[in-house]
Amino acid sequence: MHYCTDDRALCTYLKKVGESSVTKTDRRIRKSQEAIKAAVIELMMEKSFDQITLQDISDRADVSRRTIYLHYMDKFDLLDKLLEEHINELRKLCDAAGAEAEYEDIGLLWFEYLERHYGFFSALLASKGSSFFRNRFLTFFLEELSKADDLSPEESNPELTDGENIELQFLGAAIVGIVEWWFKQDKPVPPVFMAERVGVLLERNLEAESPSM
Amino acid sequence: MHYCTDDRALCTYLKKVGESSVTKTDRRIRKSQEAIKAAVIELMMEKSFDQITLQDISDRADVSRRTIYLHYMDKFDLLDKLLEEHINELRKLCDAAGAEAEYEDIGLLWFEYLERHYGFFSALLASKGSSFFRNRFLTFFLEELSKADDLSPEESNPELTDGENIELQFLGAAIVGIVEWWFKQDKPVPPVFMAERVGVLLERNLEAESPSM
DNA sequence: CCGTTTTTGTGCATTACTGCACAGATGATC
DNA sequence: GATCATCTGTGCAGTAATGCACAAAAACGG
Repeated sequence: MHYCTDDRALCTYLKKVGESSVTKTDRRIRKSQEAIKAAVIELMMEKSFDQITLQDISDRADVSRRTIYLHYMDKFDLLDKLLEEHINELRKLCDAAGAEAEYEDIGLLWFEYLERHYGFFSALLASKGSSFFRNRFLTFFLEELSKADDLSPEESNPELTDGENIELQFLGAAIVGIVEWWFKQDKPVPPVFMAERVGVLLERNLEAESPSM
Repeated sequence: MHYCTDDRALCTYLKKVGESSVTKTDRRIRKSQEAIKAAVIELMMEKSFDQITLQDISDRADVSRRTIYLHYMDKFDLLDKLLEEHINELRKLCDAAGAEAEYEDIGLLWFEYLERHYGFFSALLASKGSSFFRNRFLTFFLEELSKADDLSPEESNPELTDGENIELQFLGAAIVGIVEWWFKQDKPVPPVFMAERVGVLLERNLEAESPSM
């Protein structure tokens, strides 16, 4: 050990310079959030989301209950952000598959992902706020459909006709419904089977000439 | 969400009350220290302790380098505390075995523990400060020997005769040496074998009438 | 329905951690 | 042995996390 007694303190004079592009988040924030999220997911494997208390989460995450409120409005906000993250993950997966992927391939990605996070998603659909979450899924599937489908192949859907809109909503609801069924039945068939059948169904409905055209 | 706008702030008036017996350590301290220690142990599996830098540790532990200095004087202090913890662990194990345990049983505890933390201990003995660590081990074994042996069965060694002291040092050095040999040879025999042989040797030397008596 | 526990959302003072700068030490390479 | 890179130990200002208290709300149990 040596003794450093000089007293220079001019290190904060450009404090605002690096604020330009990537303000790296404080590692404390990252760690807290990760711990909290991991705790929630763990707990959701064990009991329904509705009966998870914030105290449970803070205990499991080894984080002060107060800390949770620093990052999330309440339990639902937390769950919401968690779901949003999953949706993003799913979107990234789909994007990575590329535009030339078959419906079956995309579907396989969906079902495999859902299976991988079975505990989380099934707890979601069993919770009181399930309708909210179902809606969020619907939104996602609608996005994906209108992004990759043949309803608007020339331009990224600048404007949908009523007919196209109906088709989209129809298929979106169908997908959400079939996912829900799959979960409720405790995954009676493997993802690859689901993907194949749903792929066929989507293809039949989307490859066909749009009736409104 | 509800809105709580009242302004009571009289919660710190007995701030010094709970200081009596168990001042629970801040969870941040515990977490930082655990992360740091785990990181060191991980790194010691990968490279010699001498070429582990504090930056390595802070990266692996996901903790600011500055934080490490809040808890430890320097790298050696850190290693020292880590070793101390292992020694305590070992001591607890021995105590739990009870006074009626055979040398072979105690020895088995030693060798099993050493094997379980092979990476850590062998890295220790390969490091530059190995002589320091060897000495620390010697101290521990001497303690254990004079605690459980037959040199002073009536009272917890109030005073050792020269002859007893020689025996103690002799056997302590022997144990440290044999452990070192075991590590250097990459554990050619299992702990149970080591324990049996060392047990026999200790018994032969300790059960016999002390020559100085 | 009412009393009792539990849980929630918040205020606040205090503490631990962080990131960065920097000088001096150490060490490698030419 | 000079140059350059890396590592160490420290100061400091700013920020996140903590623990506790407490009131209001919700859940529970008779």
